[in-house]
Amino acid sequence: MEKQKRYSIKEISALLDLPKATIRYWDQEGLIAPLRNTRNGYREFTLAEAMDLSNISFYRSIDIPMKELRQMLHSPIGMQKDLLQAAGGRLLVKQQQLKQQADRIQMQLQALSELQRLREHPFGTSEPVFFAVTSFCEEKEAHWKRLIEKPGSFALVFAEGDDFDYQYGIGYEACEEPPADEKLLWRSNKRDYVEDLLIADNRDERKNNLSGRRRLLWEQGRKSQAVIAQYLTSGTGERGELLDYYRMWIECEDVL
Amino acid sequence: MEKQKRYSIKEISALLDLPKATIRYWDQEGLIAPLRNTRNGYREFTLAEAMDLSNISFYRSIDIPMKELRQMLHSPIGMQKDLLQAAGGRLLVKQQQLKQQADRIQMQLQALSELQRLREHPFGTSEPVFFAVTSFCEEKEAHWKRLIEKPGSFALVFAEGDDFDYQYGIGYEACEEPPADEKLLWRSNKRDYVEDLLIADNRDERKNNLSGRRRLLWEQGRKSQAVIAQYLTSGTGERGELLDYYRMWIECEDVL
DNA sequence: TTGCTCCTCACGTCACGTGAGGTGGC
DNA sequence: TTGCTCCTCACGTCACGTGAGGTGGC
Repeated sequence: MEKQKRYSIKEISALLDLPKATIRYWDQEGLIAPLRNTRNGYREFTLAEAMDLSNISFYRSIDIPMKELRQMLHSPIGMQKDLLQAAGGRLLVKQQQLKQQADRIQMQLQALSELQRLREHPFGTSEPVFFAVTSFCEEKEAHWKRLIEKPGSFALVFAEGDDFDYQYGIGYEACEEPPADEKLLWRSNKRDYVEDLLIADNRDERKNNLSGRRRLLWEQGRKSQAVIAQYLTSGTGERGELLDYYRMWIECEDVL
Repeated sequence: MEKQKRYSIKEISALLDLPKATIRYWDQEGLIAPLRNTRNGYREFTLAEAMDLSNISFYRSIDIPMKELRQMLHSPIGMQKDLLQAAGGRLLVKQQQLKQQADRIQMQLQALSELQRLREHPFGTSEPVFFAVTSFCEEKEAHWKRLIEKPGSFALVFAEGDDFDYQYGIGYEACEEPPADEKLLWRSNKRDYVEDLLIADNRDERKNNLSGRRRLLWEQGRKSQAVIAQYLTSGTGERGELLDYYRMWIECEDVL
């Protein structure tokens, strides 16, 4: 006959990689009820109870709340099936989310690289990432959704003359045609573009570094015109103000 | 010049799909600091602040704790990169876990189906899923790991004569050869097997339905011998006791 | 006696959620 | 005045984690 080996909470904790406090909590909440040593009240676990703990640990890892778990453990088989299938469905959703989150992390990292690159190499030449920019419309759910899913589609468009005369826009890349009903702010053309870093106050984009950059270009003999900017990220400035960073393309003409 | 449209907390909550209480909490904890209407103290959000909220929501969704988030938001760019890369690593780990969890859910569902099938169709004939069973050794980390990852590899082996004389085992399937240093309890042979449901008390496997089942077989003219059982699941019986369910294979000989 | 493990109980923590009581503008 | 939104503040919740103070066996 097999001796029924009993395990202490320390052994169980090590073998199943579960904090002792967690095991005690599950006991207190009625998920388990291990036998006690009658002399000192120590919990004594059998192998089967260790398996139960492992099961509970699994169920908790897939976020089945303790309430449901307690119900499940105290009701006949059958309910388990529904809970498991529901949990399986949730896992699928999570898998989708994880994929999207991973994509977005890549996007954010990409934006940070751009920021760094523009800092180190201002006034380069490149084509705008946008193929067209339409006016941001706060009533349009689709615009908000786009901003949330892909912050890099947020654009600012500055007119030629006035650095205060700018508009919020939604950028579309070469592969996508902007919806026909949206007001076009800008469309790619054959101008020369100088790229640079636009830094604007988060509270008020009118406070930005654009006119300074325009002046520098002017001193290099280049007349700047319209500007489109792609949102990169936000961060804190030296005096603690929140700043928004954009990658901007400045339409330029050489002045002879 | 663009009018700086301000959004109420209700609008923001709806547009970004964030509970108002959460937004207020983030404000209280210093993640955001929207301007206030001086008359009534209402929060007023700009579009840029909405983007910030969306960013924070994203960071929280990938479980960056609020403490780090607050630091990040109040420190210059660059720290973001590290946090994002770390978060990316965590996502990869989570992806692995999700995969394993999905597999395990399938295993559990499979076990529940077996349980139901055996209930409805007892005394069928089938080959044991195990190719070999070795003695469970509580000192072996590998055994515990196997139990945790795959509860279905937990086995009971009953000797021919005595239903109290059983041993805990680790089952190996046809594709895997058990490690040479483990004590073999059972190996597949050419006997006839009758499959059935073994129900045992979670606290003491000696309290089980085996002798009753053996008797039924005997009345059908079949002499039962050794028994191997595969753990399926645990559940609560009619009187509230915890029961373990096993799929068992009974070695049989026809008695003429 | 010392060191170790275990116990209970109370309190802390994290990120919110809930609800009471009150204000402001149409 | 009514209805609506907003505010703050206090308390609740969920699943633990932490630490104090005490016991039991070698």
